[in-house]
Amino acid sequence: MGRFEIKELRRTQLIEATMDVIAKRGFAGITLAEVADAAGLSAGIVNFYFKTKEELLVETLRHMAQQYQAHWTTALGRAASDPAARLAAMVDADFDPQIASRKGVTVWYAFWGEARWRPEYLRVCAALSDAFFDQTRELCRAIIESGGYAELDADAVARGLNAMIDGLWLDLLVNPKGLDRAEAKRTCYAFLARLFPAEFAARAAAPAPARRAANG
Amino acid sequence: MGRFEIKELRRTQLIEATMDVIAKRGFAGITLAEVADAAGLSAGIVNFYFKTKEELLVETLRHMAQQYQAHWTTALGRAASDPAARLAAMVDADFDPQIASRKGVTVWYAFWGEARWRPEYLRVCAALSDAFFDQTRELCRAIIESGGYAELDADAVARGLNAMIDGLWLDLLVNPKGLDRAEAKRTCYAFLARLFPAEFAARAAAPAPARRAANG
Amino acid sequence: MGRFEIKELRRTQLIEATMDVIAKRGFAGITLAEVADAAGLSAGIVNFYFKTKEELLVETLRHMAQQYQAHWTTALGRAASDPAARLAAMVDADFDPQIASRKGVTVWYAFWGEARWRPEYLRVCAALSDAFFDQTRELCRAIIESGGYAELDADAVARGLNAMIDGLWLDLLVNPKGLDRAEAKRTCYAFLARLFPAEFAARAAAPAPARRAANG
Amino acid sequence: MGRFEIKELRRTQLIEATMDVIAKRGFAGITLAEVADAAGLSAGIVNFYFKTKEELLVETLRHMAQQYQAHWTTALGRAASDPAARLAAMVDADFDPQIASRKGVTVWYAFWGEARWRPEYLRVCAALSDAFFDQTRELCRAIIESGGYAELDADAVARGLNAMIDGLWLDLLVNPKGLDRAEAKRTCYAFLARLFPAEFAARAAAPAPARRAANG
DNA sequence: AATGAATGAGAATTCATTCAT
DNA sequence: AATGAATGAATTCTCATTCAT
Repeated sequence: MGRFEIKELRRTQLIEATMDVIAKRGFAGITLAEVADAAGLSAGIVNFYFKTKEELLVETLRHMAQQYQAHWTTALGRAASDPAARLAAMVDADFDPQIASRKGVTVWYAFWGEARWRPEYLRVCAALSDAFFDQTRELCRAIIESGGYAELDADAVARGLNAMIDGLWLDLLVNPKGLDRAEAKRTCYAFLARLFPAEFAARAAAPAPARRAANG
Repeated sequence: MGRFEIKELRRTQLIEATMDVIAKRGFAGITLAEVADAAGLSAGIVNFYFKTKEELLVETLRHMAQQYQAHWTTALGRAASDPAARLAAMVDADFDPQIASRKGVTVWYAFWGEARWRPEYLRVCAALSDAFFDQTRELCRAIIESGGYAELDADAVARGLNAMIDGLWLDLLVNPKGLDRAEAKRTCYAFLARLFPAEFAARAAAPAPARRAANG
Repeated sequence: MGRFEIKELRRTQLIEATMDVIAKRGFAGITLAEVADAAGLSAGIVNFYFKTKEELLVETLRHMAQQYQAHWTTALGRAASDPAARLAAMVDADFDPQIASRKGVTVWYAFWGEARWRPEYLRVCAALSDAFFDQTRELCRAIIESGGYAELDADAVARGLNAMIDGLWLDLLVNPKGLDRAEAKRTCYAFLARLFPAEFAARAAAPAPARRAANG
Repeated sequence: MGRFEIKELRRTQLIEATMDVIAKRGFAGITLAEVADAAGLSAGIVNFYFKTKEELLVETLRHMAQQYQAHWTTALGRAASDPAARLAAMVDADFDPQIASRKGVTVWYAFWGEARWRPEYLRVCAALSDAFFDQTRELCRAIIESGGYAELDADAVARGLNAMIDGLWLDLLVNPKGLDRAEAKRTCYAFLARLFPAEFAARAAAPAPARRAANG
């Protein structure tokens, strides 16, 4: 294994340890010592691969953003070509256990909570949410056009959908007992079914899937 | 001024200073020294009125929760008696500049970000969001009944609305340039107008009010 | 009640509270707040009656020294006039439950432990132990003379006795389960009986008294 | 030098610095900053090697207890085999300038003064005094048996001797001018000579050695 | 005489960061 | 590349002391 590969390996190892530690201790509670420990490495190592703690955190956030975007991109790649199916795929991707796991939601909210004071976090978060917004807006636009919903404004619809998704994540965070991912998804579908009945009525009416085992 | 009043005054003074300092430095960046300084008091005072930093933070959160709830309760008190007007009043209250100010949104998200690891935060947040949910669900139920929307499920509608509101707050936080409170409100109304056209179509169509001066 | 009496009353009240607090928390753990609380008074009071914390502690030590000396003086006042009886009275006084109570021993050792660095403590302790030493030496001298123990040195005997008493107090402190006051007293009598058989054999042989209820 | 050696070295360095600082400032006056400084190390180091200040203090006490026990064990190793010589060796060891130095006595009393409130101190002190007691009692028993002192109780004799030694230490502490180690030792020998004349008369009568230079 | 709010200095502890090995 | 000892700044918390009421 070459130098570069080792370097990348270690960085990833540390980034993943960072997510674990945030999930375990909270954003305010992370220490580099614990990150190193979680990665099975020694104390001084973090400052070797990341100049500062802050850099490690930013890279962790970037890593999560990439994962998130890759996840929905992959989902779109597998989806049928009609815009409604693609929009549904994006909603599904967002509430996929890999992404909206307890840990995932937790860590995302940890970063959002701090984003206001760390311009770089804000940039990463904004870029990601813009990308998601652009993608969903485009699909909404396509549905509006093809479905004859001229009275709807793609921008407003997409904004509403995006907000609802984020707010449902907060629900998952704050009321872990009260709401599960399946229900969250149904809430989105119900919303879409009201806007685009022809395209989403069937999806919204789909029987609730058997409850999955909790993830994360 | 009696002893009791002084004590209450100081506590409030410190709680407000805490909100200011969180807004200024972020949750991870608060120090008791800066809180005391912001309150114009001396360093040791915080531990005199609040046993620990954590207690100060919890009390600050409780204070915010009370303010928030009082705010919408007042709004309901002023609202007309028909459920749609009351629901609109709750949405308006939520995006009122006093509540959804830059500072307010910031501080709320700071607490949400940490809530996962601080059971007491979680309890306070959950109680508040439950209260809001119950109130809005009851109004949705009334609209559904009186408006003949039997096909709608009050629970799901309320859940969607609540999530959308929370998600719009995140938008206000992350995209301060991209979205203002008026637009956020319009997004909610558009959603409600799709669900309850008779009750909300007019409200959603209302011309955007002249842009208010930014608050917070 | 005149000013002076109130002043004296409060001082005594605070001194006694101080002993209680030392007994409860240890020397290193006393705070003026807790002393005031134990005295049923308010926080600022101690610095009103005693300029500094240190002054309170010195006065407490002086108070204990006076009590201690008064106690054995009273005992001597009640004792028969022969020197052996008087010496026995001093030993008895020293292990009287009023003096060598758990609390008493504890607090005395607390002061001894700190004495090295507080010249005033050292002076008070030295004065007290000198007085006890002088008194016991004089009695030893009288016994030696009247009993025909010319080969004994009053100084050495008294020094040994004094040391033994202090060391037995340490035993009471360190091994509260292992030794009680009665046994400590018997140890002293056994020592004296070896030195002054005629005077102390009977006393040393006295049946152990029924075990008293623990005090302090 | 290996890692382990460095660690041990530092711990010892800090423990010795702690004894110095206690001797200099008193138990109530130690600060970790001063300990670190006395050890020639930086402020944070103490909490690196000892989790808390309390742990440092306990380890210091344990260290002293080990030294003390090692000292008398060595002395016994060098002593002749008859019990009286061995008992004399223990007394000598106890008043050896290495042990009963000004600093040594001071620090021991500092710990005894606090022992009542720190269960671990009490345990260490009790274990040590038990070991000394057991050892001396066994020797007394042997002397009683071989010397025909059937009327004596080894337990009581040993208890008396132990107490006397501890009390003489207090004398050394409180009356540094009044008593030196040689005199303290003679006081013990005088006591033993009364109990075991055949074995100790000569030792007690030995001319006082020329006064040594003060140590510690 | 008494209260108790307020001050501010000081201490333990934590931890990011550095650096010799 | 990796380790982990060492540093030292920063932070919370404690408390003696002061002082207005």
